[in-house]
Amino acid sequence: MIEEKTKLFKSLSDPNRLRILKMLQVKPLCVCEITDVLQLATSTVSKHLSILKETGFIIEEKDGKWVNYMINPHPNDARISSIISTLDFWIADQKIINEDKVKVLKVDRHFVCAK
Amino acid sequence: MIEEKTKLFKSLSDPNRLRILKMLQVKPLCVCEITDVLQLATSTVSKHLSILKETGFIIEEKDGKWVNYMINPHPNDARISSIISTLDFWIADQKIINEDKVKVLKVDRHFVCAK
DNA sequence: TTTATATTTCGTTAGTTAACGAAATGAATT
DNA sequence: AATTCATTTCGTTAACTAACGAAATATAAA
Repeated sequence: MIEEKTKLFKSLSDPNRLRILKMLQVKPLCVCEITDVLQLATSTVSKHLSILKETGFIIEEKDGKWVNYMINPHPNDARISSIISTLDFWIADQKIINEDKVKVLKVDRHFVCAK
Repeated sequence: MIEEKTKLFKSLSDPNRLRILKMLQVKPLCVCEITDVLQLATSTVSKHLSILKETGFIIEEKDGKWVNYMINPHPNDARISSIISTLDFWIADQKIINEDKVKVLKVDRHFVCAK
């Protein structure tokens, strides 16, 4: 189905999902850390992550009470691998992305969660 | 703005727009020819074309009462060029695309328009 | 200049999407 | 076993999108 082909592009059609992908290129993150950077409700971030996971961009790894999300190291779909390895080409020169990266390096789940 | 970056992906998020791009790779087409293949209202096709034009995927050329749409031969945006030249990679093996191509080769504006 | 044809714009409607908070789930600590 | 904390699911709302037909616009032909 051609609708299946559009899924990948729909995944990338949301600014917050692009930001999440770029953030995860810095390091794996849990939901509350991403929530802290994007300043969105936890449920909203969780939903974005489920969409990115569904399409194959990211994977999750349970770690006790935390769920770590990370870039999928071995996507089945060559299109996903291509996008991931050339993400800078697709979303270049975005001030907000650089700001996010700085925040990601500073964020600590033990401080930002449980507020 | 990062919203600007998502525009390209939004353009590609609709099955009918992907079909139009692939059809235009066969040859330039007018609105009513595309309408005939996709079996949509003229106004709907016109809107899809304006979105693809706005993003830079296609250009239009007036020819009397017809407007010919074609793949943009010189996109400003490297991402657009990349997508256009590797369109088969992004939407491979779609039965409907092949069927569209057959129809495009047969379609003739003097027969399909003015019904 | 009237008529016919191709396309665009407008207004409307149904379906989808992203956001939120509240409630439910699951795992670790007390 | 009860509590705490991280996350997901659910229900709701507002915004967006794709579809249509009707009306407006533009060009060609009569």
